[in-house]
Amino acid sequence: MRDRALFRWVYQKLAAAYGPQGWWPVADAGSHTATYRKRRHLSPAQQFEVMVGTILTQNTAWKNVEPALQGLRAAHALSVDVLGKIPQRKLARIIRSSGYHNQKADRLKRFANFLCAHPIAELAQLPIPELRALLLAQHGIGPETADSIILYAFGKPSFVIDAYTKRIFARLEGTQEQSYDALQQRSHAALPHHTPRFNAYHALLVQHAKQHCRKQPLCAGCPLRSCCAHAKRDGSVASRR
DNA sequence: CGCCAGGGCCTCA
DNA sequence: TGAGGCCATGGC
Repeated sequence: MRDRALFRWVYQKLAAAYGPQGWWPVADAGSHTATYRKRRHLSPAQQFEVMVGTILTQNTAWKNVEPALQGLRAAHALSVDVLGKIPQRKLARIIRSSGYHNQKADRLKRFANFLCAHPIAELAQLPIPELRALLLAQHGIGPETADSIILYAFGKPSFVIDAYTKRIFARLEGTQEQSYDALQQRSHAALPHHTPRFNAYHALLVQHAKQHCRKQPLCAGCPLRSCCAHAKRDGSVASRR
């Protein structure tokens, strides 16, 4: 199957199986609870919160990120200015539940300083390639975090590849996992560059990886099974799992 | 208990 | 370029 057909077929199947996901939780203004309701437009404070969340959730379950974000909110530290000035030790304590808290405290402070020099409103003017390169130049911002920031904070179409995405397509095609850049290029060539579509697609892939395409796959009832090389390779084994 | 999360950096071939 | 070690807490 050509890439264009493959990527669209996967999206259709996942959308039909899992429905709307409402991706990237953002706190409502004046509220202390993050919700998954979709938003067309984010305030600068909400954009910043999303960016902080992308760093806090690096190799970490979102469940562990929530208390860290709440702690930052309670400490009134969820702003560029405060985050830039707060002592790193103190910051690390607040975000402890998110894991790697010393590393992440360092990354957050570096990132806050970066935003001090390059305000969000200024970054928002940049074309995606320039914005992405600038983000990637920051210590602690890798490809997935950069693309998550571009897509979920800035609302610009940059397809997010994560470990789930690599695993799902490797199993589908019966190949080794592709590099981040290779898989993203295929995605960009195969799909319309539409922010809500990229947003929904990534969310669906995450959901699918949790429901079926786990490390130990649960192929029974998998919505992609009819086209999956893994399920075909050893049907008897796969069907039992 | 063990496993592993919505990664990224560094080092070493 | 790619594999391997490291960072760390908490849910299941």
